[in-house]
Amino acid sequence: MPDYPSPDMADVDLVEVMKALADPIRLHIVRVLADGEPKAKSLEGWGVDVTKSTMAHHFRILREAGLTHTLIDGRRHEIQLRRAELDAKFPGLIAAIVGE
Amino acid sequence: MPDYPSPDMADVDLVEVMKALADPIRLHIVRVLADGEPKAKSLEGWGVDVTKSTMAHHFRILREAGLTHTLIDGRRHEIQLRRAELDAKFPGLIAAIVGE
DNA sequence: GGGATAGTTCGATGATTGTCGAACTATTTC
DNA sequence: GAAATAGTTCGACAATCATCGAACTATCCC
Repeated sequence: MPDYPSPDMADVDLVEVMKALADPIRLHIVRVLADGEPKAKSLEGWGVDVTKSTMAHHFRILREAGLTHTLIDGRRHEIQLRRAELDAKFPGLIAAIVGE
Repeated sequence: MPDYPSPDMADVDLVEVMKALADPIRLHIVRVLADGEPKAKSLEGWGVDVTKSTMAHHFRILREAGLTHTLIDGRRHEIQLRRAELDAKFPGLIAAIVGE
């Protein structure tokens, strides 16, 4: 059983968050996740034309920066924006980049 | 008379803005400029320990991303955050990263 | 167990980035 | 005009990054 740890929100750094958001694919992912509901990582539905390994890379960057959690259900993974925690730590940030 | 053009706000791209903000020195500069008042580029006062050429590089990135204007007064340059325009185009973004 | 499916990790590659010192441009002052 | 001042531009360098294909791990299903 693999483990995909997200950092404590107390350790999340705004510069790292900004780096994670400074990429068109990751910004798109965050927008799709903006409602805070978990979404499957499976390729169909993201609408970006990159390989599985590239998507895995972007998911990892988002998670390690503290933006997302990974939920494991068998061989299916879901990704979830840590919306409430992020809103508490950086008020208005997600809303601003999502465009409300 | 050198010219330091800033892009039209209509052409400013959020991904480029995020890239510009995804650096500790540039984030610091933007925070210092947050009130929208122009500040001298001269090294004293920024409180960052890098060379003049590195600062010139960061000022250029901020300007080309559309975040700042450069004001020229003789051999003195001032830099100004385009606060009102940015607030209109990306509501809440500057406030969020400045930590209002 | 064997095959299929979902996703990660590894190594490589080319592009971009932050930094510096040196040279350069423009302006002010003597 | 010469010297000093403020800032930019130009290589160069090391580090980081986005991307890919191949190999790998883990799970589900027959």
